[in-house]
Amino acid sequence: MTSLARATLLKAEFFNRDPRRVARALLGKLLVRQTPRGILAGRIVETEAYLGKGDTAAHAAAGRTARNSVLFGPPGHAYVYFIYGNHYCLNVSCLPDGVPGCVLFRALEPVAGIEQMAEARGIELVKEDDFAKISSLQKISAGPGRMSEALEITRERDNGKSLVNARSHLRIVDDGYRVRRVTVTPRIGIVKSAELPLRYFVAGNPFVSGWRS
DNA sequence: TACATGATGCCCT
DNA sequence: GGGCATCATGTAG
Repeated sequence: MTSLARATLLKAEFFNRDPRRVARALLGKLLVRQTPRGILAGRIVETEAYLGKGDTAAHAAAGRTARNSVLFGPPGHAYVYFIYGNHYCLNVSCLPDGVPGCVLFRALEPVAGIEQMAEARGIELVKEDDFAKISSLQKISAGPGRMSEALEITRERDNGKSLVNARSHLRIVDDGYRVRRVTVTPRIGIVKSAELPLRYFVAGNPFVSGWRS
């Protein structure tokens, strides 16, 4: 069992660099959520980088608007948006104040508060059979919309909040875990700038969403 | 004010 | 594998 208490909080400086480097460096870190009912946590196993000018898939590409202003703010803040009328997606802002860029969290490996996360997702956890057990765990947070639902993340509650404050109810910590190998592929579900290899995931990890090659 | 669209996931076949 | 729910946002008119 991972010791969340001894893990170190990621500082703003961690996010104050190119989103591609942040996206890769975030793999293996823990995303920690404090709720009134308890602590929820998952290991980050899949991310995507979104750049500023030149990356036409990025929300920041068309310039600053009311919706995407967090992307243009200081590093280490949550950018949450609502998509397809159903889902929330969580990103963290990168680069200094005034320069847009972010990393999208796409999948977590459940670590703590698993029962509560499964409940939030409306998933029945299987405990007996090993295969079915893994299968039910995979449904908790493999995908940005699923992950946000599991962690009870909404735009209203979380957009613009700092992730690098020790008092934050949503933060990212390093417990010393190191990933062995990272795979890089094009991003998922986009049309513009679809060829850019900006998706990063932990090679061989079963909690990654979508295609794995 | 109207309309097209989207960094998704679920359910059905 | 494909259809579709469902709505905030941005842009055009």
